[in-house]
Amino acid sequence: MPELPEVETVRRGLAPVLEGSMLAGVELRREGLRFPFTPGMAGRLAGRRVTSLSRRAKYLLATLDDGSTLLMHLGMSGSFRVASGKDRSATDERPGDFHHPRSEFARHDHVVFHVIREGQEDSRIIYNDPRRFGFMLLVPADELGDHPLLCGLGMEPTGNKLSGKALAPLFCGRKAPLKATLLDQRIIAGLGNIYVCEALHGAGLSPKRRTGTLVRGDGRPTARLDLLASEIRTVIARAIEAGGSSLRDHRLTDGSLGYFQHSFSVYDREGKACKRAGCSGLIRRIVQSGRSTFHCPACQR
DNA sequence: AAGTGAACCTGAAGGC
DNA sequence: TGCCTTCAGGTTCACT
Repeated sequence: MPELPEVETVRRGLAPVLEGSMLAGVELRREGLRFPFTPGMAGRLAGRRVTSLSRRAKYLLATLDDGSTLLMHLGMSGSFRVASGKDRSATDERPGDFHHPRSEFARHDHVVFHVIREGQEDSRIIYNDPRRFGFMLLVPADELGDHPLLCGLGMEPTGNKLSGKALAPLFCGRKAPLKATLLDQRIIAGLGNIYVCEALHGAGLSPKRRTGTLVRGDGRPTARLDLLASEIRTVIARAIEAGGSSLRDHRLTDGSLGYFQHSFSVYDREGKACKRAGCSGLIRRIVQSGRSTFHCPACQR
């Protein structure tokens, strides 16, 4: 599920449960996900209080009261759900596990956080990830600042940092197609395949266009680069407001669905009519560096 | 430097 | 019904 808006939606769902709470225990139900879990991770988490839950790009960071940080990534198929700690069955919200009908857990439930909070009912936060491209690493306080997964990340597309002026020096001279540049987490951190396609369509820019053509000879941004920056911010903000996009069976932490997928202009709309006012083009799917790009050849130049 | 393809892994969907 | 292929929101690495 996870581009930035989906991760931010997860953060907002988990924060009320996690922040200020104590991790009574953590169950690791396999050796690791994309990477092996940090050695001794479950034991080092037990008894810790979560100070805050934040997000950087597509990463979730749970800061603990000893200064260490649980760094989490959802990969392609990771999701969290919150369950009452009282009931024994983790499958309550996901019935139909035919393979292990007596199991307490659903298939691909890999990590369970047991959370206690004064004055409130105990709860559990369950991480499920069929493809296991996600990961969790426990990072000591003194290693977070220059952690290799975080230190190379580019600017966030939220807030007011992202502008044509900020992008111009990063885009200047680049020959790569815009699609590749926008997916590069070292430039802008948090964009993924869906929102790159959407932002390029919003700005009327071809995904195949060479990046450097959006910067003027004197190094200043063109009007089209200003527009692209604005479209990126808008599409990300709107998607966060909508609770992200729920493709396939992905759900929010409370089991509900995001609904931004209903607002897609191009993503997964191959062969359908372009939604731009006055444009009669049809959305096409092409492949760029192995990934689907959806665009309107008529109005994206 | 830039671009592609493969790898990691499972499941859903479509064609026959 | 089953078998096969293709595709999927991410990231990294090897190769041309």
